[in-house]
Amino acid sequence: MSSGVKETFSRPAPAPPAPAALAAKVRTLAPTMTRSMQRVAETVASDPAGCAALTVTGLAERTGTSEATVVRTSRLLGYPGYRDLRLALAALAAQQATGSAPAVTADIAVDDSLVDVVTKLAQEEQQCLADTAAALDVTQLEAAVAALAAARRIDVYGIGASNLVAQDLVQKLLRIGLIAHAHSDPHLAVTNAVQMRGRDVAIAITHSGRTTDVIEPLRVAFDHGATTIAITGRPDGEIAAYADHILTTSTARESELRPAAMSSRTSQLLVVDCLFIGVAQRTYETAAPALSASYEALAHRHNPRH
Amino acid sequence: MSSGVKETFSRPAPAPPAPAALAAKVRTLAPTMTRSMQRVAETVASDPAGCAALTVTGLAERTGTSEATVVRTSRLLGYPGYRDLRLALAALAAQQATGSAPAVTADIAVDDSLVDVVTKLAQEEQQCLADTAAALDVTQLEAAVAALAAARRIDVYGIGASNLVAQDLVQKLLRIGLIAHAHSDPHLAVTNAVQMRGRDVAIAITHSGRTTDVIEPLRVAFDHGATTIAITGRPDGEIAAYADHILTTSTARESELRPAAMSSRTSQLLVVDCLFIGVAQRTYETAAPALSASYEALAHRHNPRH
DNA sequence: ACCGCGCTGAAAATACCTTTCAGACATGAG
DNA sequence: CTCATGTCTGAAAGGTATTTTCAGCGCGGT
Repeated sequence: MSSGVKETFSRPAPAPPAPAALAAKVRTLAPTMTRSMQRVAETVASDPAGCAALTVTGLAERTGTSEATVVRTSRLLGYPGYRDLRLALAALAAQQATGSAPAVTADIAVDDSLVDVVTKLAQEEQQCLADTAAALDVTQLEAAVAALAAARRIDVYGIGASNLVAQDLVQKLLRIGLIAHAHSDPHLAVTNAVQMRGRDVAIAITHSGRTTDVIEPLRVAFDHGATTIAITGRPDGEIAAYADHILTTSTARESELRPAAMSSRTSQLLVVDCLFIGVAQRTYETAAPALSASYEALAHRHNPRH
Repeated sequence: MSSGVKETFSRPAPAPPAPAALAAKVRTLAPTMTRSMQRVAETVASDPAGCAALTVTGLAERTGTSEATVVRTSRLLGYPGYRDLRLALAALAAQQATGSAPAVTADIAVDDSLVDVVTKLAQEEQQCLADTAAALDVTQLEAAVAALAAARRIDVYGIGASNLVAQDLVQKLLRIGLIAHAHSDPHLAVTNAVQMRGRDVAIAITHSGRTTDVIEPLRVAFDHGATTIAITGRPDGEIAAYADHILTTSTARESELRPAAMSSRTSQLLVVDCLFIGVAQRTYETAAPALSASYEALAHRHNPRH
């Protein structure tokens, strides 16, 4: 490849294959180029993405030139051949696509395409997670985890969307061998709260911090001497009065199609997961085998085929 | 290119060549792959930039396999051949370089501090959301949304952690005036599935794609002519046989303290939210007033003080 | 008009990618 | 234990895409 050279007019290779400054390079070198090469360079610079999809032959046709010219142009632009120019083109296109999509999360609108919906939703939730993590008070979390790890029994109150979060937490705690219950019926919740004692822990989950049906049982548990934890978006809300530890969830931007009650879920789940992992760490001796055990047990519920 | 087929085991091309969600795709498809293909996929996912510089032969050597295997892997990942995978790799590398956020999330360990736990968890979930959004097949989503918007009645099957997601979806659909039920009892689910007819929609949620208790009712609904939707992390799983539309959730990196079954939740919820918003958009005339109405109704359950 | 020079694309040569195929290996049945 | 069956795998054959070669052509100078 290196002996029989003829048109391999290798400039002393001063230019390492440029990454993104392609347009600039095209402009710089344009005067050096012959007419057909300019056509190629021009095309390539103006539509990297489109050209990345073409073979030499394709690009030659599109520019009304020949394969040879395309290769020559590639060389001039600093690449060993068209193959490499093409790769660089793909890279460039990707960069442009990424860069040009800051997609400052506008509200999700009624006439958004589904692609937009997916993108926006994912971005909003990511933002929500970042906010929650940043705002979470680790001291409070630490205290809550300690209480849970030492708890004799754990009751979790949540209603509506928050009830699902409560169930999620309970499912997890059960998996590591703790005694936990989720309550959505306010009456039963209160009835149970009356039974709570010193080492027991009660957790209330409410975004608004004003959900009476959830505050009530927490208050009762609090009055009976249990350790109480509130997971809420309003740490100054009424519920704060009855909570030993407060874990604040972040309030995501809401929109008409996605009310606050709905978007608080992500934040609550993150908090709940942190609680769980914290507890699992501190009870590792018993938690680890329990986790494996539940995994094993579940395996039998799967169809073994495949 | 498309006539002489033998090993051209073309799956119905459900996957448009993924752009950036390659790592996620590798994880999703890993179980499907043979050992040597896994080696290739692994290498490619962990060093896109490096691999983009290699030819088939080069990559085959580097992974200690053959060219054939490399091509096979490319196909499985959704590209027509290695050439295209290579282009995608270059694009991916460029994006990563730009994003500059290597953010190599290490596994959550037993002795991590709570601060670390919070940070890592949040990052993992964010990654999971991004992966899911990138890998979601909008065509399938579109079809699923259309079916839901026109449904006479909607049944959702989910067990364990997936049941919470099912409930979440049902709660939301109810809010915009649709008729939806979540089933966790397999017997009742099947009993109900028998009633399903043409315009009805059945949705099964299972991460593994092998949960018999969830597959059964979906199959029954399918056999009775209902439109069926599967939300699963294994689009090639057994459940695929009975699903008209498949929505793929991404498999997050799992660790001992956070098994796959647990971390799939985030991904599932995003998909469910997208479904919901899509349906809400398409039934806006009735959905909007219904949403406000439920908001109003709930306000009365809050303590008015504050 | 004629000459020389370098641009240009068709076609040959090569490199790269894809497909085929037969042997190696695993798996389950008898 | 042995065989039958099916899957995985890489070597090599078969195609494409890229690169190189080379003869023709247009253009400016004399």
